[in-house]
Amino acid sequence: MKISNTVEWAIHCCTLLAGLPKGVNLSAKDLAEYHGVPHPYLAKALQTLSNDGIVKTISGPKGGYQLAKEPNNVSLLDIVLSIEGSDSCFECEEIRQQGPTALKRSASYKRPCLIAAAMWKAENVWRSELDKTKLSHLIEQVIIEADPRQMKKSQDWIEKRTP
Amino acid sequence: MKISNTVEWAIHCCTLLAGLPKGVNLSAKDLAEYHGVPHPYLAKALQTLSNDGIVKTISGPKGGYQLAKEPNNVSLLDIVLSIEGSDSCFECEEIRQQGPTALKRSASYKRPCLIAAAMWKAENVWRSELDKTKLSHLIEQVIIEADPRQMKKSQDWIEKRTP
DNA sequence: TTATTGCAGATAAAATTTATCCGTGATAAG
DNA sequence: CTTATCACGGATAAATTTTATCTGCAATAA
Ligand code: SF4
Ligand code: SF4
Repeated sequence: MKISNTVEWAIHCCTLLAGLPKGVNLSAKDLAEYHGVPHPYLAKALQTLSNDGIVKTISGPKGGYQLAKEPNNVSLLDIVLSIEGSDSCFECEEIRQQGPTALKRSASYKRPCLIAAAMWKAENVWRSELDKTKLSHLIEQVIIEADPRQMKKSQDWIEKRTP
Repeated sequence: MKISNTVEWAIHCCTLLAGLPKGVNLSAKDLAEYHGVPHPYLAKALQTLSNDGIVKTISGPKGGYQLAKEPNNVSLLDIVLSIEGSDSCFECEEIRQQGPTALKRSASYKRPCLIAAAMWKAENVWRSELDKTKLSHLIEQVIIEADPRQMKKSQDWIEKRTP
């Protein structure tokens, strides 16, 4: 029940990409350096995001990544499910059908039990809560809340690596 | 982002214990046999539940476990947090404070950022949803929905191991 | 053509989860 | 009082997953 911290990296990368001007891209190496994380491993996460259509890739020199959709169309849930996989966090092993008191082929096993139903319901409310937060919402708030010096530093840094 | 299946075992054990008559207990071995899972490993989970005050232990011959609280006072959340630990599933590494564009000791880092806030909010709705389902609710529904033959079989089995 | 970049797959290292074992203390039954 | 049964904590081992890196190949801008 722990979320990999590559999810955190992926969210930060997507947020940064979402704030870039149209047509501008950043390479995996730049993104890794910007966030201070290991490049080859971050690259894997970016590839996953690419496979799931969240980011778009530009190959060749001066290539890199852009956001593939509009920022208001990418939610935290999209990123989490892409990196972590979209399987349910609760996998039921149907242990009610094991053990000495179980019946064989009883119709009552067709219905999913309450335990599994409750676990899945909880996961659904978690997911829909995450889906409410879009990248567009995040960058708006960053602009409002961030320290202006940091914004400047960040913009200068980005300008140095983009045409 | 996967929940250990010992959580599933623990929930089943607690539900079974919740349905037992007052004062009656089942040993770890019995519980393992009933559910068809390995005894030494299930025993570990039961010890954890015991530490967290969810089940009560009776030592000595004919000892075992009882539910420590009223069934309407134990929720799925209690069991999940006991087995999985109560740490948040999203651990923020403050990577905004790393990398070449970060400021040193800026006051703007004091406030938790929106990403972390959204992740924690989602976990909270997940938890409160799980907290809604109490063991009492589960056993009521089991009585209504279960196959009568299975109930009989189960009761006979329990009677054989309890006075 | 050349240098740069993403990508898939293989691989290696590290950490975590899963599972078992043993010695100790508690206690009910004989 | 003795004995057998059971929970418990700690140590340990096996298996699996996560984390991280490397390599060769395709794409492409200059
Ligand atoms: S009773 Fe529910 S949780 Fe248990 S095994 Fe069956 S479906 Fe899964
Ligand atoms: S910006 Fe938010 S998610 Fe990222 S490191 Fe800081 S607190 Fe964590």
